[in-house]
Amino acid sequence: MIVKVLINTSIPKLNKVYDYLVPKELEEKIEIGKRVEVNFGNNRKLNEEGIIVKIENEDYTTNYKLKNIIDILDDISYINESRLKLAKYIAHTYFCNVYSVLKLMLPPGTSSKNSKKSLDTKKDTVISLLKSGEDIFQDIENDVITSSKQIQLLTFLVYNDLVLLNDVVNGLGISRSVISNVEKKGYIKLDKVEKQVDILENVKVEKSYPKIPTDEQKRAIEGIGKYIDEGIYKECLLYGVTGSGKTEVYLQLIEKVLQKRKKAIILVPEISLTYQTVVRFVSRFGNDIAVLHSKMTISKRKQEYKRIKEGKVNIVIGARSAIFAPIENLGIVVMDEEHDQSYYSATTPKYSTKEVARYICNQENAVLLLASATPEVVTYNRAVEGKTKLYTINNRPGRAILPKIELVDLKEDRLLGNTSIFSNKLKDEILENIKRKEQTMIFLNRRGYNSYVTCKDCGFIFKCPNCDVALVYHKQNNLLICHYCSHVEKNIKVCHKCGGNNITSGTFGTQKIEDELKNIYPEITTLRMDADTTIARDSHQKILDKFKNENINVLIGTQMISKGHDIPNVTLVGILGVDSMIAMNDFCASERAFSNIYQVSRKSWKGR
DNA sequence: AGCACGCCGACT
DNA sequence: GTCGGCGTGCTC
Repeated sequence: MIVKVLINTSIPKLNKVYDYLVPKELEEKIEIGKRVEVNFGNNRKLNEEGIIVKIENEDYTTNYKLKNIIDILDDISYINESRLKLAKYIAHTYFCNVYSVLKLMLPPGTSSKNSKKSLDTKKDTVISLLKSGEDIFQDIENDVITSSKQIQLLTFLVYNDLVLLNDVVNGLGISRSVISNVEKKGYIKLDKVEKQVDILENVKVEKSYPKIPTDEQKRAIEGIGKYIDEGIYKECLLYGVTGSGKTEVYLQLIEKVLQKRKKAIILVPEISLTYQTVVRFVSRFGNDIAVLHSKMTISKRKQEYKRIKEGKVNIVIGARSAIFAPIENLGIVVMDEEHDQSYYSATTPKYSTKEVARYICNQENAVLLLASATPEVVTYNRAVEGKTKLYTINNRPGRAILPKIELVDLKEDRLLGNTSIFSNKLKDEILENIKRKEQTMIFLNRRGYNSYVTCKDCGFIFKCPNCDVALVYHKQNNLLICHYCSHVEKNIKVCHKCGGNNITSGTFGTQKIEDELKNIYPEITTLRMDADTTIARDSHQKILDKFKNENINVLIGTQMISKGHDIPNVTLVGILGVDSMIAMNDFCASERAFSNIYQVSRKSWKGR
């Protein structure tokens, strides 16, 4: 028996198919998509991993002396011929090798060289508190604990459960020695646990039932439902404002798909941020769902892959890589928040989840449902051109008027001598809001901020003359460089436009904003939500809950404050650094800026 | 990549 | 003769 094997190697030239002989005793286990161990190369001792891509019907002789397959590494095959075709398509469109795409379709942690390593690291150390939060704050107050690092650690632990040692060391920058000191003092204990973060395990999920749809929802459900009935490939865009009940539409459509004995994939931007959505699906469909996300353990994900492959679940929900789940008989793929950037993979293979989903749906004759309040311009244009069927939901049930948006020009404030990050207008409004006991959110776009250079006097942003994107400041050689065309400018000290010398490449993070806000209003209560404060699982939700329940005046955060549940008492949203969002070194910057501003502004209930 | 092979100059 | 440096070609 002869099989064709694709070799796993980083050398593109060798990334092709080779013939191998199958020894009699392995013949039974041969199946397309299984990984095999083979010897490859002239007199090479090291064996390589490969994937069987074709089984030859008849033996034949070649000019080559065929080698034998050494071993078969998988019991189950996760890759069939249509998956191979998909992998070829992706490799071709996104310029990467086929094997790296196939790896996405295999259960995680299956790469041969790392598999042994990953087994060793499957234990995690969890830090848990031995004393109550009140006791600890008491001790901090009474100077029992004085070291700032120790205070930082303990406060973090009070507000977060299930904190991993690695996260504290890497994320908070607290060293092992600080932790062991606190451990010696008897505040905390360290436990080795199986790496296991099942985000749904600690959630009490109540069964929920379909709601009666509004007219607009009904139109979408019936319209898209027709394509499901017909079992044809169709791309649909569900364009509905925030809170208009898009999720209910998918839930009912999925029900329809299940009735047809077909299956569904639901893609969400980042599970840890869209946890609410996941819970809604679980509450409607129970354990018919497999959840896939990066914070799960490898073994847990392998289990889920197996369940999916064996057809034990009908719904897969997960972040972008879930599109590669080994699901068969697909009826619908839903992309929630389709404009979200995390649908573009940043590492090789770099793929657009939407394009992949389109290909898969086409292959499987399934419906592709894209949903967003701020769809990508490209997606919307497809709807205009008729390539995508558009369904709109305009009214948000039980919601007050949309917020009023006001644009403040900081240049004018500068002339009045206001050098702060906050405009006078925003400062006043925050104060008004505190007086009214209403809450405020401050949104800051930090991505790409440190690299962009601007004139503080006139707001001029240094841009590339060829590409019209913001130039990136390189500290090492003091140059401004365009990351698109490599145009270079010396880091100029004088503004091109107004001749002023007040040029900054100023960074301001959420921390600095919090400090400045406390300078202006010392009695204010604030909370911060960004990558530093949300390392622990579920901490997004915890911060939002705290903000809501304790009626904190101001919540400061990056993109992530725009996700999650709404808080009715928020009546003011401040968006800082809008021009940096537009000037980012990305040709989609203005589109992204709009989408961000829109999403964040909808967090304000009745106010501005 | 990693290895063999072969050509060619330098040197015992 | 023969050792080794380097360019070239191959991997089922």
